[in-house]
Amino acid sequence: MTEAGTQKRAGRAVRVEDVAREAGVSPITVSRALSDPEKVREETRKKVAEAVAKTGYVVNRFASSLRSGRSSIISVFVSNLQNQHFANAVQGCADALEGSGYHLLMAQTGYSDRLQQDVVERVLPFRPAAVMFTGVVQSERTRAQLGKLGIPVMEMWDYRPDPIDMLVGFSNAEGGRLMGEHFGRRGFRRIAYCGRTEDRGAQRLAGFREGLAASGRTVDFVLPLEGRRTVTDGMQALEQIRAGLPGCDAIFFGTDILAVGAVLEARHLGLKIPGDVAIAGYGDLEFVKQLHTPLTTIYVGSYALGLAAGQMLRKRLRHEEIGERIALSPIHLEVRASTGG
Amino acid sequence: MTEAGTQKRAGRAVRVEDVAREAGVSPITVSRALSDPEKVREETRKKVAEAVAKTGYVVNRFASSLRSGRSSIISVFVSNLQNQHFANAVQGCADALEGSGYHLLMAQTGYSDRLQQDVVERVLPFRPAAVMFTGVVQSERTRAQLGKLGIPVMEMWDYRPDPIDMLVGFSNAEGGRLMGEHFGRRGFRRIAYCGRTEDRGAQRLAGFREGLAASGRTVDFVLPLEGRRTVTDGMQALEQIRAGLPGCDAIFFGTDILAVGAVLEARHLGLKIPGDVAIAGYGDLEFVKQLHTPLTTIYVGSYALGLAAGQMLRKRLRHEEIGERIALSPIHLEVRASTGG
DNA sequence: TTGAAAGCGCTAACAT
DNA sequence: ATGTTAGCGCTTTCAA
Repeated sequence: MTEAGTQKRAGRAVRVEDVAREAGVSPITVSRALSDPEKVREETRKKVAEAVAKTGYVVNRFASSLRSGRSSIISVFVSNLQNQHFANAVQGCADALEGSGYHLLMAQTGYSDRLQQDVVERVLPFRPAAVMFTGVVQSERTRAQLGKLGIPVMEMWDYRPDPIDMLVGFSNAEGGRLMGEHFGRRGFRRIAYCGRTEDRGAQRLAGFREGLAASGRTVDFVLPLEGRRTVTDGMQALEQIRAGLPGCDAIFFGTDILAVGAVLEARHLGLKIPGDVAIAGYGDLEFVKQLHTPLTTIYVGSYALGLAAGQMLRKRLRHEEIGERIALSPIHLEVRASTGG
Repeated sequence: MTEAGTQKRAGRAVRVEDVAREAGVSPITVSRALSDPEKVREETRKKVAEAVAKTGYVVNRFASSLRSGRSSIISVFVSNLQNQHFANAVQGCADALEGSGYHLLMAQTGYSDRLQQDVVERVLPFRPAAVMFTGVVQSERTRAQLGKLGIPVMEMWDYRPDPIDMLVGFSNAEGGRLMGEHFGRRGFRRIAYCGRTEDRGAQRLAGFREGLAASGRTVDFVLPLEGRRTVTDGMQALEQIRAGLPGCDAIFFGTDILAVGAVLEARHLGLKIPGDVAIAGYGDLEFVKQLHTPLTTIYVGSYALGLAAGQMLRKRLRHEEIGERIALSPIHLEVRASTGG
């Protein structure tokens, strides 16, 4: 009982002190050997490594972050992982940050009026090194607060000329414009839009109008659909549009899912696509090229977007030059059979 | 300069001490008012709330977790969010844990031979309250180590009779069996399986064999496809199977994606589905019912699975009775046109 | 290259 | 119902 030995009670975790004793060095040397090996002599480093292995030491990040004031947490707000685009983007972020020493903390955003509260109550307690959003932050108050945090903030998805800090987005306006120009080239005459008309929906619609205007065309009917968007909604939308705009020969849906519903319904009604009505979507979900009538749509590379955002953020966290704080991720028109490509 | 006032240097964060001074109480009272309000008088609580609002105090979770020994972090290992099933499951977990005070920390699992290292180096430093896996942990060594942590461990997806701690899975064998019985009822005679033949693939295949055996049938050809599974792989698989098993009249694919490829290729070849060849998949991806030839498949409710897992874990973290530590999430056969439903 | 002392901000344990 | 004291485990700062 004289020989002290490593008195490892089951209840107590191994600490640097234990490793230090085992290695015959001081705690701070252990700390340095683990987090900044270059500052420690090769030989000492080896002794420490052995002691770590022997004791099974695992650093306590609460203690290290508390003391150092450095957090390895990046908090990412995702509205819904069931949306494949968002899931892809988050995976892209995760991949970009792989091996960086940072960790992604998931945060939910139900509705934007709760965002501020969520940030303060659930995220700031972790003193995150950065925060990311799969979407731009709507509330000006929240934007201001985030800006004042003094940490990198990444907004994704939509384009804004004035991001809080950094932004990687798609140009919704550009997507709409591409489709408008395409509709013009195809010679459609009575044109409808269906989908969201707020936020990014508004941008798509505005771009669509602009693209159509190039060939002297207009949007003759708009069916706003702000909330949930399902295949069934798309089926019903087709009927409503045909009732609201008799002779409608082309519809641009703000979301592939709606367009898919419309395609199914059109076939059900015995309509020819695009002969009787042309249909286009937005998003290029993986399966829409595999439909009976492959869907014309706007391709949106959500994984690439997340990856780009993660990479920009990573540079920023290393204090490297990032050049532009705004980047646009590639977007393009996929012409397929549903508009008679 | 005598009157101390709240000396808020820009660099220093607000601490409990500052709130306490502002409210005219002691730091511990502030702490209690925030984390265990019932222990504090209504009036005091109000004073504290005002002081918090005035000072803009946000708790430092590193400090609180360090001191209390309680972590609010649940670490969830996801192999790939681009797989919609996994993304759905993670969203289910997140929803189930909403409002519980726990936070999901994303952890990647590249390959299982790195899992152990990832757990130790990236997760254990956060002393997580629990860990979750979208899959069962393969390595026995890692299983043993996780078991010894003394925290709740949730494995999802596959069934194992001996989970590390808790498990919510699908019975892959059951899924295969349902399909085997279905193939028997449909009277198919020359039957092939294509897909993974390891792990869950093996279970599906074993169940499939069992289901077929009920009507005296066997699997006449197996095309193992362990790695990536794309639509293109499915297209090629159809050709290989027809070459390897002439007269094959029914194929069960271990994944919808492969089955979709086979359906497309069959149509390309002018084959009748299911007249010339019946095709079934596994997973019920959202769009397979919307194909030209809707796909017979096994429905797998991945969001429901994640939700169930999150709920079970949440109970466990509250030290409530959870009854069985193993649950199976509903799975069922969706008979559609591709097998002549 | 290594070490000694101190303290990050909070809350458990023990008073009162 | 509230306060006092101490210390969670680490790393900063300063010294050698």
